[in-house]
Amino acid sequence: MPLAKPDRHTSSAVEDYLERILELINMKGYARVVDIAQRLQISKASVTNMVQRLDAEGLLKYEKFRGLVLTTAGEALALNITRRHQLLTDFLKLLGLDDEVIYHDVEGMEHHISASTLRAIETLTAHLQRQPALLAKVRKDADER
Amino acid sequence: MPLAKPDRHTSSAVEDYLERILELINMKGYARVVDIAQRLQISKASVTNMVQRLDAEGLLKYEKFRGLVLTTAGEALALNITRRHQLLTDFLKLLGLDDEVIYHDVEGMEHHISASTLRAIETLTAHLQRQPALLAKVRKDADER
DNA sequence: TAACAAAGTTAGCCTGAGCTAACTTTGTTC
DNA sequence: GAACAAAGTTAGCTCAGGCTAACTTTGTTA
Repeated sequence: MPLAKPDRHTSSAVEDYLERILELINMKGYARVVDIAQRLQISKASVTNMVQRLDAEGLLKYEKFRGLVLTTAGEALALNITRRHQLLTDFLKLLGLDDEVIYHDVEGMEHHISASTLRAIETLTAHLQRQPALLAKVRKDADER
Repeated sequence: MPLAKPDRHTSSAVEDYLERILELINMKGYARVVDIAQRLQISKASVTNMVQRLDAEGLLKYEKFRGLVLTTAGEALALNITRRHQLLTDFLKLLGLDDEVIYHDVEGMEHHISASTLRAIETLTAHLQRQPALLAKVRKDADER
């Protein structure tokens, strides 16, 4: 019998929760329901619900009223998402886009990007960083239209 | 009093429907419920529902059992989405990604990309097309890892 | 033109992910 | 240690967007 259930399906909502939870843990050492709710701009009740579900799915360990910690699986997922977020942000930053636009677009796109596309964008970003003249032209052209 | 209701909110689902409808109209001159359902891989019942909603929202004109046509607003939206789709596809193609991966990722990302990000990517794509040596390196590096 | 298949519709249901209102638990402070 | 505020939970709701099953309409063809 397998140890964990298969079906790693992981909706955008789940990814958003894990991303914020990891962010909070990195910032303050722990993630409270009220802070998660505030960061995601949703109600505490919704967070409680989801956190219970994530516990049931084995992505975090949660004790009522006492708090939560990510499991190894949950942390791995959260790190993955965070990496996607960072890579996409770096790429769009290179193109000279506005910080708010970047945040908004990355938040939307990050859940829909495959490993190979991410890898390609990462590579492209690295190469572009060594091509400041080309980048300057791209930024200028994009700005002017 | 305004002529049309404001709130152009337009979910991903709505965008997907419009995109397929326009595609069908371009291919065969009309869009039948059964074909929309098949393209979106959902049931005919769901399509009938949504088509009624899109009519109510003024994005298409629909007569029971008789068919549908896009309104000017609906067509404008559909063209916009199609353009996003094409631009993203062109960009990812440049990076040497697999067609199926491209289709999947574009289908997910296209609903979450702002006008300015799209513009930047369009510009970048145009410039990269004139840099085959750089592109070759990117493709090779991305492939090798 | 009768009848059958294909297309379309309706009714009623489900699930994910949010919400509010009311309640309970925890922690702080006098 | 009582009492109050802040945090967390529960119950029950909503809405989007799917689904199936059963029905109706349309079109084709013997």
